[in-house]
Amino acid sequence: MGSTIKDIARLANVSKATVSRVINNKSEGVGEETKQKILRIIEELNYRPSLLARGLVTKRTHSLGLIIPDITNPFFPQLARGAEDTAAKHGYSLFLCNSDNSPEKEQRYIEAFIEKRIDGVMLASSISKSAIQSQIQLLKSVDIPFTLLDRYLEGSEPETGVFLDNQAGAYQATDYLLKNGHRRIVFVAGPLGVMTSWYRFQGFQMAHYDNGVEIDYSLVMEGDYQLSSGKELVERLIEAELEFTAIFAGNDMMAIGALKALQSRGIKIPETVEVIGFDNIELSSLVEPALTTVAQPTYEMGVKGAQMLIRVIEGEGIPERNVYLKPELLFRATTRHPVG
Amino acid sequence: MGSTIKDIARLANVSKATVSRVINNKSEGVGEETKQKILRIIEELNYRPSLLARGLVTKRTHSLGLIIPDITNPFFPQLARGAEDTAAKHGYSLFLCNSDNSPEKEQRYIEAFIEKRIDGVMLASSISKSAIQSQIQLLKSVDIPFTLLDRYLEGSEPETGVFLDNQAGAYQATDYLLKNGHRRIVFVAGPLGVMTSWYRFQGFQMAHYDNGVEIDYSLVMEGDYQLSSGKELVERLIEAELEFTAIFAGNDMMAIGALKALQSRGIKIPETVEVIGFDNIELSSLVEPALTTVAQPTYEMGVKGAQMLIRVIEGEGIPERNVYLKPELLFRATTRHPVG
DNA sequence: CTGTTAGCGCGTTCAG
DNA sequence: CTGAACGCGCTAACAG
Repeated sequence: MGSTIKDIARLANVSKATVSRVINNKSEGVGEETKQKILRIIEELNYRPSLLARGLVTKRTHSLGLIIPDITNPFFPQLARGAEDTAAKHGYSLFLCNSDNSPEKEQRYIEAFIEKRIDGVMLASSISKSAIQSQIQLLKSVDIPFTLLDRYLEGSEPETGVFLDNQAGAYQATDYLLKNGHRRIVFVAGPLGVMTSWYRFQGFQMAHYDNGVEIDYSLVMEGDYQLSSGKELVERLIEAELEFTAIFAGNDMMAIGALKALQSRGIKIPETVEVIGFDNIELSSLVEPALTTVAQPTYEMGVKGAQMLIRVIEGEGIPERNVYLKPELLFRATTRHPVG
Repeated sequence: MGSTIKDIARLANVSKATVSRVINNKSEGVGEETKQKILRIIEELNYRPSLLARGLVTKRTHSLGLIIPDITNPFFPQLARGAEDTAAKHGYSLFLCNSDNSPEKEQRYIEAFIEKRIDGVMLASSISKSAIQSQIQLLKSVDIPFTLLDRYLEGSEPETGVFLDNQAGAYQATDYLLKNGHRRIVFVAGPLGVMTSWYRFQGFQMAHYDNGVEIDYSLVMEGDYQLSSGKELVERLIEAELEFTAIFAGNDMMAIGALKALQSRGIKIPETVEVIGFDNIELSSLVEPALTTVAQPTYEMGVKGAQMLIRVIEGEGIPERNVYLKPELLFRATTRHPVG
């Protein structure tokens, strides 16, 4: 315990340099027998090189950072899992940080990352555009590579990242509903400040436009991605006696909330109203009736993000700075059959 | 970018030692004006001390490790969140590792931890007793403090950790059922190799003993904590035409599986059979009918575990080596009223 | 109140 | 094929 390269050098009657060579497999240039002797002593002393000391000279810590809003939100564990798995596969460890969407917390985490000299950061947080921009600037100023996950930044130059084509996903869902005859579709949006929900809204609108259907904006409401908001908004709609025959929600949690609201009024799903969610969290398949939803390849998103990050860290070029993953409309029991 | 303590020392016309003093708030002993000057230069250069270099001398990295089986399992995000929150509060970052219950992976993670010289480890994994023992030994050999989370180790000397009193939880649930008149209670156990599920089984038995009721062991079955196993086991029971009036499951997922099996046969819950789960994952309150369950203070378990770990790291004594958290029977819609 | 010196544990020239 | 010397960025005595 606590043995250093110097200890094992002394015991092997060689210099630290030689030991360092065999540790790093630069053993071409080290006699086979001395090498074996060194290896044996390393084994005996249970010696582990200090990545701290090594990092001080190599400038590499083999640590990555991942910032997400909240691991408790069923979407992010999948993402984190994908990132962690591929990080581990490449010999990196992952610092996980929950920011609660607080720009201040994110800022502090990033500063900690910088002081720890980690090799790269994955950002899956920040609802505030200005916040993420200042974070990006900070990261750039200290030359730490980073990758955006899920939440993109519109307008400014494109940073490297992996995203879902949210607009396409919302378009598919809405288009299905429209083609199936619905004319009054409720849209329960996520917080419109978050780019992802904004794009989902865009897809909703675009599908209406392409199908030549007018949107009744009294059916469009902004929720907060929580189950309760979906429930309350739909209840309010029912009380206001607004007519509608379908609901498209900005995420699964709100869709499930909508389901509950509908069921508590005895409204039949999907006979009377069809419901579609977004995300495909595990819960969506367990709920009754099982929720039709726009599925994201969440795990893969984490994988891709980590891969990109590691590639830039290791100096291999990346094929493309922005990867857009394709969502897929997953039919279950809250919708009737696709037409045709 | 990349400025060091030497740079700012030179610019301030002082020695590195002085700079170090103000950085570490040992400024009692530094002139107010030199202090201000140094602070200003630090600000201008956007200087951040390297925790790598600092750690090399202080032997502290302010990093902790957390090993869990799978962040995708709804129980662990809560735990991780509690641990991360309190780690952050105390100025530590958290390495998160998913082991998939693989002792080999755990071993590798711990070796990485050692090389990174992290300050402490939280272990919430390892179904294998021999695996966890060798991990503990490894950690001890390099003098890294650790804390056991959730999964305990029976027999050997008690390591410091925070656990749930699983036996008490199972006892409460079973006792309620028994006191409410049930005589044929199904027990869907988790994998009996995992100590936690073993203790839940103990509680189940103990309650029967205390109530003077014989257990029909054909109603006791071992599942794997997955929803599907709960479903299949109960289906098999029904097909075998065994009589029972209540089901107690080793966790919520299996309880929900049992619910599905019952509902698909048109069996009324809780009128015909009462069902109780264990864990209180979020899903258990969203399912229909909402599941009565033995609630664990999961988040708090993460908090407590991190607190204990940090206390031993920082050399403050810990009041008790083993903390047992109390479960609580949470009545919802899959049970009738408690008697009395 | 401040500077000098000496490492922490390692990788990396450059000689030999 | 191997060793000596230096430096990574910082803290910690010990002097002054």
